[in-house]
Amino acid sequence: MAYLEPQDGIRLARRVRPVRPSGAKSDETFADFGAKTSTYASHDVIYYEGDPARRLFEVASGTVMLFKLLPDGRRQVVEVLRQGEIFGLAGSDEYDCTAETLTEATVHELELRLVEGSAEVQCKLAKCLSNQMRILHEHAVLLGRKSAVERVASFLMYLVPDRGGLGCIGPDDEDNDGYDLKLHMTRQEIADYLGLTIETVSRVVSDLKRRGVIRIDRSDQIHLKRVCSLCQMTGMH
Amino acid sequence: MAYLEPQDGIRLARRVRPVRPSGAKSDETFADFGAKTSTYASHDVIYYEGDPARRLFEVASGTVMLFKLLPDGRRQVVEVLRQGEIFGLAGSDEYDCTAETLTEATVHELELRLVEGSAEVQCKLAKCLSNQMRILHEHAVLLGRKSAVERVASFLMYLVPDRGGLGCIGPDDEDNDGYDLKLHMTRQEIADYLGLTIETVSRVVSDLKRRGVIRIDRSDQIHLKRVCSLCQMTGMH
DNA sequence: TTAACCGCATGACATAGATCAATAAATTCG
DNA sequence: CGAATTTATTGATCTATGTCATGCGGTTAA
Repeated sequence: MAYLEPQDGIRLARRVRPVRPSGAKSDETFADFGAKTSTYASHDVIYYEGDPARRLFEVASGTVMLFKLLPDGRRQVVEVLRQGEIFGLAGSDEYDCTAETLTEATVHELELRLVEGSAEVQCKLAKCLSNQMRILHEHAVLLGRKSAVERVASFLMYLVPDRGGLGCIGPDDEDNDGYDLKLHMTRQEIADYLGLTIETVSRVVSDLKRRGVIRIDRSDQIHLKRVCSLCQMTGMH
Repeated sequence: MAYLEPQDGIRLARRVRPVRPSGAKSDETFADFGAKTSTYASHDVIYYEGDPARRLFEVASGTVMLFKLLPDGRRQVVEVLRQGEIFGLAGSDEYDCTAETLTEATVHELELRLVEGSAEVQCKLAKCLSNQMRILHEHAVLLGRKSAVERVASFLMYLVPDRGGLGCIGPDDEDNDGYDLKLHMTRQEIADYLGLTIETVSRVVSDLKRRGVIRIDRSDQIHLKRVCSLCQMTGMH
């Protein structure tokens, strides 16, 4: 899981800081390349799978998910994107996923024809995409090989900055290894992201609560009481 | 499974046109940018997960897989790469996967510092990566939501050119809808790619044979007797 | 030829997680 | 506020797939 060390010239991503899973945030945004900025309400659809791909997007604030549907309605959320991450490119002339906001969100939207011309944009693109690719690889392991508990634990750890990777810093304070987080996703959305059913997600969360690893303040607001314990449950240790 | 119905306001995706999985093959290869070319035997490791990332690779011939291991030995093959596809970028200074050949293979290897400088390379990169991203999205659906039969059927269809998308051209000849293919992967590798066990893969393959959809000429050489039938079993129709 | 090995197939059984069903807890609305 | 609606939890089952164990058919080596 490979953290990014600023040393050793990472060529492609010149200044990829030790950012957490949210991807390489370079200093420029698409706004600097002439993108327009739009605001969406929570659970607005930005585009549908199959729509003609005309624009490239960058999350400026909020959270966006990409998902695909099978004809019988089964859904898989394939990416959950936060500030600095890009979407809308599928190496095709149609979008390969539906993009929907999870929260209120602002998004930079750049016409694709502007992308082709700009080396700077291409560069930022390659940087972001390779980051997102790493996350997709990790997610494939989760979907293909992890148990329900491991999936939920991994998901929660993913929301804790600077923890969980190999370069994990460990608890700041040995006896107080807590962290508060907001999910921004319903149980159904989490289930569709983790390749589980809503019931299984609910049961695992209840179980973590029973075991004293987390506390549930509201259904979308969870306090991790022992981050290290949770981390041990991700299957990665 | 809490399916989404189209009237939920979620339009069922329109069909993506018949782009093939193999990715955008632009005309240039890395060889044109000063890459050296190496040859590997079958099942050679090109690099290990965690190795310092110094080079970017492009498959010139043969097949390469990328996989990740969990500490207890569970393995997930995350990509299977063929001619024109690239690997070795993880938005990090370490490789995020192990790269191993599935067949004899030749590979163009480009020093990462050369990548940084070249707008042309960046451009090719962005193009390839977005293609591979689309494939990873599709694979997430497979891993997260498909049954064993659907996974194996999807895997086999993936090896048939110009078939399986909704822009599928259909059989050339109504009464002779066959196709011969070579797997280049053991049952175990297929299992690790599809997130199944070797036994399940084996059983599904036997079952397809029993149902007359395929014929097994050698364990790694399969004749699809009815491509359309197989396609119906992918979960995508 | 026989033995050892490897990848694959198959049967018997176990189980994690899905499915179905019935509340309960939040949230929205009149 | 209380009713209506949505979202989450929990329990009782079912089942697809995993696990374990055995054997087969090629291939290599002696």
